Amino acid sequence: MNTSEFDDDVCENFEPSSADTVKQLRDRLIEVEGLSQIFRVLGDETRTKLIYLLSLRELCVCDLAEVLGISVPAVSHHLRLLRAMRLVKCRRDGKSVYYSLDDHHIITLIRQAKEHYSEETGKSGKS
Amino acid sequence: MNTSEFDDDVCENFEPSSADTVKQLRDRLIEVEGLSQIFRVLGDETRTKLIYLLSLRELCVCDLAEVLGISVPAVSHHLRLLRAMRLVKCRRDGKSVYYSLDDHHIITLIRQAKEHYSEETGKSGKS
DNA sequence: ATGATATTTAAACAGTTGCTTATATGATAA
DNA sequence: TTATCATATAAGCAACTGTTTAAATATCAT
Repeated sequence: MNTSEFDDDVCENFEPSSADTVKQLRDRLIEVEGLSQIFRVLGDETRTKLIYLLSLRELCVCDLAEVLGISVPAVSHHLRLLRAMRLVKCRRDGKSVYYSLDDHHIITLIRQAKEHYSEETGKSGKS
Repeated sequence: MNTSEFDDDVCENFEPSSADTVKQLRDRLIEVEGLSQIFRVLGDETRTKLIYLLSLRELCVCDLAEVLGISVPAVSHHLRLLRAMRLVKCRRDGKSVYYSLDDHHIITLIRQAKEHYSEETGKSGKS
């Protein structure tokens, strides 16, 4: 692999090795394959808050709805997704269903993002 | 209008202090406010791959399109977003524009997610 | 200048998402 | 049983997203 410089493009001025380079890069892509699924979960503000709340304490559905200020079905909808992804677990206690965090890696991820990006990206007005 | 103890409250299994508790939890929520914006970027498979590729090496637009197997405008579209978020930077060299990673925190985030979730969430068959 | 190549922008489109309202299910208490 | 509360599911919808095609802009070679 003679990729010492960047001039092995696919564009017009390409080298014979570019096909290989493309293939190599494509192969590397499998390393992040399917990874965005977990990010997509956190890509929704409501779900991030939901997960964060459940990392603080166990809460039932209507409490979550109350805190988040959205309808109970909306919360239930998100919880179903999070449950399907094994991120939260639930237990029934009488009429209420209490949810709690089942996967604590996700909080590590949130904390990590918080360290580097908290508030700044959301506030600096750039679209 | 408030015939009960608290009409702005939650299910009845909640203690009388629930109003405070709700407020407390709401206050904690500001800690993750706006955080999902960064996750939303990574929530798209193409963008995650784009970022990952640029973390490996500098690449021009048509190379990226070639490796990813999508149209050049699609790549350009994503790059504009990533540029606006200061995640990538670009330099012009002749006719080509070469992009590279500008924010390396994002790779830490990807690596973190990779450690805990790589492939498993996408593969494990769950309803 | 003209032509070719690389990138960007614009427009249009299909597909997805997250919400609400309405309804159904589950559980408790009378 | 019936009544009520908590949750789940279904249906509908407005908004958003990622893509492609087409047109515009930029740079270099002739």
